[in-house]
Amino acid sequence: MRGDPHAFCPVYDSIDLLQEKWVLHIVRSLLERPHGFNELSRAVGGVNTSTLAARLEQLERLGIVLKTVESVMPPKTRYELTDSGVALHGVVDAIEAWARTHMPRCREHAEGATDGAGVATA
Amino acid sequence: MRGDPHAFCPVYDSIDLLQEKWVLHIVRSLLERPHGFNELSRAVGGVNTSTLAARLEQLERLGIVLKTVESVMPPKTRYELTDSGVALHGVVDAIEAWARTHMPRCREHAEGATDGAGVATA
DNA sequence: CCTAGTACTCTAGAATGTCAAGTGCTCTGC
DNA sequence: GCAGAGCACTTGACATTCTAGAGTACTAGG
Repeated sequence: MRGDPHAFCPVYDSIDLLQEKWVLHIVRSLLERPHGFNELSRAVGGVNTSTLAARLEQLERLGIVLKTVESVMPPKTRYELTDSGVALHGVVDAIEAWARTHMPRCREHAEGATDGAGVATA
Repeated sequence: MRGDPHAFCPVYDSIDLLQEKWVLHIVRSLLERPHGFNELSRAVGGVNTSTLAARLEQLERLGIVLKTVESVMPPKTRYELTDSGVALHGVVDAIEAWARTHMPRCREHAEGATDGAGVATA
């Protein structure tokens, strides 16, 4: 893809991966609990199904997400994180920490149900 | 752009920001030390100047990057991280930690010159 | 003068992501 | 049993985003 003299540094590659659209959102949703396809689509919010399918396939190939087909008809699939995926918790966590402290134009709103966690701030 | 019922959560917005192409690479380079424009372009590797200029302007607007024009002619500009920018160190760090442990197809190579600085192994 | 360097901007085109609809089937309600 | 909603996706046309590569205006070194 890119013939940089930079050669390969796993960190560079990881950034390239995490920087793809929706990847972090997907991981964040999946960290809470496993989801079905449409359910995940709703949880992530605003992603379209083609992109979501592509991302999930990629993440599965990379061993970050585990796809389990529970039944073909009626269709029921479960997506969950593998060990590597769960390890991304640290990254999402760091982003959350940064977001609550430094995110510009941070609009707060009462979120009682969705994210019981944080927001305790103040 | 998207009218989610998700409303606004600073974390969601932060992910949207960090997920834009090159943002994390730029921050990583800038964490090492301030750079000039072309220098940064080379450090990041593979980004084209229009995109880089656009990102830097955005990051400056968000108060993450500080742009200092040291001289107009000959041109000399310095880009460095603000407080908020430096705080992203935690995120980059988490990514580096994850990368070294879980990055699939991790190709190691002798990196003596390029990445000497890096947060290195702790 | 010529080359190399600085910081960018511009235009066309390639890559990437999106929208809306469709597929095949089952389950709920009536 | 039939309409309507749900599941997990796929497909094809379209929009947005990113890229390549040249160009601008100028200085320093040879």
